[in-house]
Amino acid sequence: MSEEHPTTTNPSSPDPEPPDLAARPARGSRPGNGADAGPKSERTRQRILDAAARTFRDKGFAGTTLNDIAVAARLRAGSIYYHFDSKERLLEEVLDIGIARVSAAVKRALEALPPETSPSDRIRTGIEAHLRSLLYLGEYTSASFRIFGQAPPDVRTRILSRRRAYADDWRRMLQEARAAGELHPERDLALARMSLFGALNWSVEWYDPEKGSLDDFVREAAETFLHGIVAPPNEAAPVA
Amino acid sequence: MSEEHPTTTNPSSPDPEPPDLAARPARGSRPGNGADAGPKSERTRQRILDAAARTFRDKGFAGTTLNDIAVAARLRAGSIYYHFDSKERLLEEVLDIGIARVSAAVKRALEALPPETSPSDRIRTGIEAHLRSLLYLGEYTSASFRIFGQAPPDVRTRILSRRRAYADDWRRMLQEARAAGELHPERDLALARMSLFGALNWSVEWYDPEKGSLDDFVREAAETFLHGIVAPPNEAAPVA
DNA sequence: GGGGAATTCTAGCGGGTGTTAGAATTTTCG
DNA sequence: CGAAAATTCTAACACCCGCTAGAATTCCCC
Repeated sequence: MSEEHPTTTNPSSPDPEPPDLAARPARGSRPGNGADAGPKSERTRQRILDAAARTFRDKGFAGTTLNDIAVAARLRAGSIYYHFDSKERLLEEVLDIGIARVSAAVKRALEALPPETSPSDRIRTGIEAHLRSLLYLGEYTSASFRIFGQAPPDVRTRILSRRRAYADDWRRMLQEARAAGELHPERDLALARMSLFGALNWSVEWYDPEKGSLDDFVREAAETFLHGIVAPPNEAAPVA
Repeated sequence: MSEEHPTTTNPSSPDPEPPDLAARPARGSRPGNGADAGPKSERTRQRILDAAARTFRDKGFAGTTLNDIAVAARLRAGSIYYHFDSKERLLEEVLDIGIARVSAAVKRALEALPPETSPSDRIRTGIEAHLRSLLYLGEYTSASFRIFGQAPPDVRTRILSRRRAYADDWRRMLQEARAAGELHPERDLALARMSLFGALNWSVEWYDPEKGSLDDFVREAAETFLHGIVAPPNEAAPVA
């Protein structure tokens, strides 16, 4: 008993899935001939990853059972080990894919801007892309930020380089804005960056897509970070 | 073996401990005469709570073993049950104390202000008090924010009223500032409040007390939230 | 359709979990 | 001091965990 969860027949994974990233390490223990695995195995592998991302995000790493993941992926817990070496490795890949996706999404958004875009407008675009990646079907990204702090130390260190690279992108954006004289000169940029991350990633916990369009939300979030909440002192009276 | 952890003889709990709050539920299963328990039991109870707060904060709820807590509190796992009914109840009390402490700290800081203080300055003071409570010996508070999302549903709902009350305090502060015309008129206050919480509580994960004074930190954090990072358009050139 | 590889399942191992009963110890206080 | 109450420890329970070996099944392709 207690098997056969209905789960309303999950519609698999409607994730966009950037094709180039999320480099698969091509497990060695496959009894393969030379060629890579067929596409059948690949799909269940994805199902497991999707289930893991969702479950890890919802229940945390230690709070998630391999059986939880197996149920969500519609197979038995033992079968997971055909595709992944351990629970830790599964986590590691989820975290990795998560950052790879935000990172790529932000980079893509920035490259789509006209080259004369001002640094602060680039920051605005980055914020919006980050949020979209987090809130719109972004199970991997949200998982990545939510449970990174719960990951075992060795997993954390193995993921760290990618995370640092993403952090560097933001560091650079902020420094360029400051160099262009667009930022308040005595702002602490490290604090600002971390505050931004905190504010954005926390939105996963409370954002409700039914209470307003995502477009409005990301716009407003960027505005709040860039200009704060206080009204400018000497400006025309509020409209209306 | 594996007992007798040295642990460098923890100096117990140097926490400030607001005396009135953190209402103890006075476990019923004590074989007592009418009177309440002696102070001896009370001190080990505190030791367990302190150990639980620290351990929960560091390793998460599911990741924490009752034995972890017992070791940190210098007793055996079974003994915890003399003071607490279950691991969940222990978590519940830690979470509860955590919010009670920030809430009280912020309230105290606001009441110490001169009555003519402007609403936005009150917000500034609230931010600083919240941060201090979080970062300065605030094991309960930091635990409360870090692991609330990992708590079992029934624990969460039981804690929710206190959390909502604290959120309401902030809602009120922001609304008063807006009513006084001090805020940018079209800012979404709910979004602003949640962003603030996200930014502040995330600081637990990265703030390093060795890289600068806490006073400077909290001041700068408040400034960043109130005014954003972008320099005002038409103002005198930066000093220097 | 049949044969061999690829994939999944079954069943279980060793270990650690929260929890409990009752014995052993410490504290308290007449 | 000594007895009763309060506190802690010991030992075990039932259960679930991550993980594995090998049997059972499914898939792919000629």
